[in-house]
Amino acid sequence: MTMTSMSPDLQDIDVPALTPAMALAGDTVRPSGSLHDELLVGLRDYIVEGHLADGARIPERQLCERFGISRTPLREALKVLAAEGLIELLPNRGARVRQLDAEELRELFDVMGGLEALAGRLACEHISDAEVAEIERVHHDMYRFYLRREMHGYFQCNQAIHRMIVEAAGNAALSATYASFAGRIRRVRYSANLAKERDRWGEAMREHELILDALRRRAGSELSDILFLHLRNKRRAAQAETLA
Amino acid sequence: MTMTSMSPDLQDIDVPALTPAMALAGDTVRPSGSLHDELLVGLRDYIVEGHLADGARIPERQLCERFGISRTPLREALKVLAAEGLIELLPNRGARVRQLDAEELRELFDVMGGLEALAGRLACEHISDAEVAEIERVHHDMYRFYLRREMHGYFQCNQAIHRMIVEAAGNAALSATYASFAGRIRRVRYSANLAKERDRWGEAMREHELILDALRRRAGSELSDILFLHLRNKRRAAQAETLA
DNA sequence: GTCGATCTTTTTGCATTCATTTTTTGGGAA
DNA sequence: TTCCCAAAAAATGAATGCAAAAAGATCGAC
Repeated sequence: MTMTSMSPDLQDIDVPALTPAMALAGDTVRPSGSLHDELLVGLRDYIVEGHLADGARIPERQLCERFGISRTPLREALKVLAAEGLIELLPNRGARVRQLDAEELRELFDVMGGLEALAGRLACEHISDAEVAEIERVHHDMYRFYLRREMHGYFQCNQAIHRMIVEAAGNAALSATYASFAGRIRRVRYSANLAKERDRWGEAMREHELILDALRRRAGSELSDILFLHLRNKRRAAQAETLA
Repeated sequence: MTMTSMSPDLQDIDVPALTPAMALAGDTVRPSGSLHDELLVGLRDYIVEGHLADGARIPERQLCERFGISRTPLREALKVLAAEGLIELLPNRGARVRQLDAEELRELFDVMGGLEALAGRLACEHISDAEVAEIERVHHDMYRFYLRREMHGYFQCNQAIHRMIVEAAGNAALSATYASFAGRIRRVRYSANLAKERDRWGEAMREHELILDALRRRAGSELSDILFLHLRNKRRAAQAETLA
């Protein structure tokens, strides 16, 4: 199994899947549920979606007006987001969007890799033939997009596959943790050198062949390795681009 | 590599290591840092240490008096702990210590296994000969405790080894996540059937031989597998006890 | 003109207060 | 006695108020 220079898997770089979603971002509307929870989700999306500049200061007052609430629930939400690692809270100096340097980004990617590796391993224990067939179907769709060089469709399929693997693991704690890390990485905007990525596209596609094959054979340990290296190489490619 | 009925690794069941520590639990003293952060650490330890009954309701007022603060910072801390999964916040019905059923415990153990697997893999990439030698030294200490049937010393060494592996991974995000999950599991009190565990002790010891061997050879993928199964079997033994 | 200090303004951290919901309690009827 | 409903008590969710710290502005010295 040689996979030393795999493609970055463009898709999940841009949309690492499994985010809580449901953006009410900046809207005063709150359909149901407690105010705090709605605010938390809304604020998280607001930040993940990149509405706030990287490293920019976040005045509480401004966000209060933005969301139409008082400071108390906002501050509670900020504390949670800080604990999640999305923002940082400097003592007496307010909140700011957490800036990720290359090293931190490397760490997050590796953890994502570890989580996907775990997901693959667990999926092999539980997944049904029907679920594998479903992934296979999306895989073939993805391949067609690849042949037609339609990146967007390819991205969607790729994302769906990774999401399905995580879901197939049947572990809520894993899904939640994965979603959290995906959100943190999602903020990073890759000034994607598309031409460069296209060169690696073929390798990414071959990688996914390996993934599907291991999944079919329920080879958990092997799939675990593949997925980790998959993410590792994706990170390498992504960082090579941004730093080039 | 057969490791189907490994020992539960008594040690890290009881003390899964890497917790933030620094228990001021219930003391009004706060040496330095912001009040909120100190409170958060103190409250987390207070809960992790098991001072609150499982599933018990947590009246805010009572905790406020306990820590000598008003409800605002306390509620902020509770929101964070809820996000961490340590407690649950029912709308309008307050906080209670999160009760873990067998299924959730299984999930947490599997994620811990995945994180340790990742740690082992990363450690193999970075670890120096000196660090391996250090782990080896503790391993031998542990072996001596095993021969003398001194469980406490064995526990300490075992814990130290796992902690050193995670640290050797050199990934702060991983360490933090690992610590969080360790805290959640740590609350679970195992009515340890020690006699039963002693029977599996030998296998646990042999398991650690495999871990050390893989680490020496920097066999990341292999170590990854061993550590995951190690945790998996530990969980099996632990649950077999509590449910027996 | 630039640098530095002091005063003002803004912002943060926490306590307190208010409204709403839940829980408890007390009384009455079957 | 037991069950049920209403009222009181308590707890939660959120807003406001206040003191302290930081950011910004104004003035003065060099």
